[in-house]
Amino acid sequence: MDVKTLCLGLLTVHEACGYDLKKTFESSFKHFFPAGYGSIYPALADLAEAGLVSCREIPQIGKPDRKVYRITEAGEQAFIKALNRTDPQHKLRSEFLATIYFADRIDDERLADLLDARVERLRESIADISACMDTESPGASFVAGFGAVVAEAAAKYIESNRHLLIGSDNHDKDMHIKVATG
Amino acid sequence: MDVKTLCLGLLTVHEACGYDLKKTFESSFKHFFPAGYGSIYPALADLAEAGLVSCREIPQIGKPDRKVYRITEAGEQAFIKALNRTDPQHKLRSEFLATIYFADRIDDERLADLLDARVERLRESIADISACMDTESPGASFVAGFGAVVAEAAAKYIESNRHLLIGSDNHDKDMHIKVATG
DNA sequence: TTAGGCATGTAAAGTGTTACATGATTTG
DNA sequence: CAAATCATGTAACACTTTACATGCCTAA
Repeated sequence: MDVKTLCLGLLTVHEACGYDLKKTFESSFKHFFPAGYGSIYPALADLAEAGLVSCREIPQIGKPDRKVYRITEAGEQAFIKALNRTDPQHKLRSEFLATIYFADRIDDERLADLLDARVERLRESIADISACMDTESPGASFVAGFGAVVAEAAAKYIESNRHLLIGSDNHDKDMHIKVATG
Repeated sequence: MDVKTLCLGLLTVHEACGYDLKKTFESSFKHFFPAGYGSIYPALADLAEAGLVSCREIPQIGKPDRKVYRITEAGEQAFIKALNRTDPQHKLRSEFLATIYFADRIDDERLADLLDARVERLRESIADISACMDTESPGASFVAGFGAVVAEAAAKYIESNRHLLIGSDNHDKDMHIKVATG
């Protein structure tokens, strides 16, 4: 499941141009599958070349022609097949956590900034997600809810456990990780 | 913060060979920063070439020479600098969520398998993490706790909300996402 | 008048993944 | 006897990211 397949999936819903798809990625996939123009445009070109989508060019004034892509029958089948490929991955790559792992080498001010910034981002993404829930398909809602719940858990954890990293209690071996349950 | 920097960081703790580092990646970074030999060995070679680590070759019988890497003064400085680079990323790339987004195109059996498999993996990683907690630095414990809490939240969410995707209630607009609080 | 939105793409660089290639020793 | 562990790496491939390149229209 790469950007190409995801574009194909979005085109099963509506026809769209690359610019439109980028907006959909921003609003719906941002928190678990980011993609930029540099991925989307080549993906669309590949899909067209493979015959999985067709392209209709709409002339415009003062702008490049709008290339509207529509999925083909072959594209629908290819997408269903992709959806049934075994073992879809779920990968986190966190420079943030990698950095925090070495917290004892970072001064408190920097550490506080890192944690605050992360919590702020998490709260932002919760707000983003809440704004687009309820309106869409069951799958979209489920995925949005997942993002919100996980982000909330992450934010709470950081807030509840930051004292383990910052301040003079760093070396108190009796302190426990707080695993908030509510 | 790439694999190279992370290797450098691990070498600030102990000297190690590529094989050792791979094991550390497996035990400590697996859930947020996976890396294979194909990343680690070239990273080590690059670090050595840049003078950030030194390498001592220990002859062995029946095995390739063990190349033990040790961080240099320049390496220590480079690592501290890397730790202070602004804005460490935190990126999720989930084919799983992308697939679930299109749940209405997937049959119930397949969907159930996908959700079950994901929950199982999450529980596995919680177990992995629990096994290695408490023993290490505050940073390592914090990061492990983070992983456990987030995985737990994800697993609970999937279990509490799977009914939204599977079964005849799919189209009942009155059903609500359950955001479990305990 | 300035920022943001609309609309397209390419090219190069960076990174990681996967498969390949080797081979003795130890454990079950 | 088979599988896992120890131990090294390379090469090809895939994929994404970032920067570059263009340019009008609209709203604040």
